[in-house]
Amino acid sequence: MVPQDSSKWEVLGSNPTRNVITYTSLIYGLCLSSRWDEVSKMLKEMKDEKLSPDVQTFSVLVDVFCKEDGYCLRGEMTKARTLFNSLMSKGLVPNVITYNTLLNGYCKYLKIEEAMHMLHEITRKGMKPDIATYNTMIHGLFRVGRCGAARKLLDEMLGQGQTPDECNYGIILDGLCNDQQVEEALSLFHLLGSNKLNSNIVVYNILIDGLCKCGNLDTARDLFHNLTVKGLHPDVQTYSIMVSGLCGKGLLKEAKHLFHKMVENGCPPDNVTYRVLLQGYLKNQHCDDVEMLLREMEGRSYSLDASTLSLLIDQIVAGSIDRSMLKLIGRLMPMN
DNA sequence: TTAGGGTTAG
Repeated sequence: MVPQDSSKWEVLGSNPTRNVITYTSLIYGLCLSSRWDEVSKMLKEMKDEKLSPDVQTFSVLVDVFCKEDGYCLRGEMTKARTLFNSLMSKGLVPNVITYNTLLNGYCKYLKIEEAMHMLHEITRKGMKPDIATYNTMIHGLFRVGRCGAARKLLDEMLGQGQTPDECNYGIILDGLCNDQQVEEALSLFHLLGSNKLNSNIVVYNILIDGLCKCGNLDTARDLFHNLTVKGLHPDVQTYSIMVSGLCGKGLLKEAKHLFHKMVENGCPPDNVTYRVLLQGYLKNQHCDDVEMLLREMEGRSYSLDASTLSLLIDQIVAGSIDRSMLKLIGRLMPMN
């Protein structure tokens, strides 16, 4: 934790532990709480004390700049890239973590060619990409629809002796599902059987969602019921996925039943579950329960998103929902 | 006692 008033740390002035490590730790903490002015102050202080930032200090800043680039500069990544280059010009050698940080920024903003370039550079510099490098890149490739390249990289990863971890497995399953290869994802899941990788709720969520989206609700339901048999507990996302899948098939009664079961099962619906059920009702012109749901949402300080709002307006225009509900809807508008 | 990473609902 960084204290609210960093001047309290002046005590370090007479402390021999004021070194690159303590500065980097502080800068990291300040970055996490977006206290940029103090970050600049720390960097200046380091300079005054003739302490040079090391690779880790730079990695923290590259990460921060990647995120800032995404928010403020439409993911151009110019600031992060410039900083990365300046690191090298200072004679510091970026390591795999530094590369991964920049690669992650590129992937996040779908600059896949640049990300690939980073991957090649890691190898060219004689370093070994780690599981994070592969996970980041494979996910990026799937996201831009280059599924063949993603699978090729997975093979390369396995060839390098890297063992797939839970996240890697999730990325592959999700990538296959999004590429209309749910059957293949399911085969892989069955192939692994009782492997530890299959005892993760996220894996189930990915597959159940993929099955619902391709219309195979029966298999989704089977997987959902098998969760409990395996001793796993559905989480709020599992329920939301199922509610959404049931609504998509017009099975509103079953969706409503599951929705109510959530509280009973110790996993109360969240904002998203409410929105999913509401959308299901609205899309199926089932408006009886809409007001009650909206009131419950208000009671929980939940809010409406743009697409649910738009469906509500449609039903008001169509006359299926009374205009008097507009006041309630207004109170459910997000505050920011 | 310094850094990165990555999977799921709307």
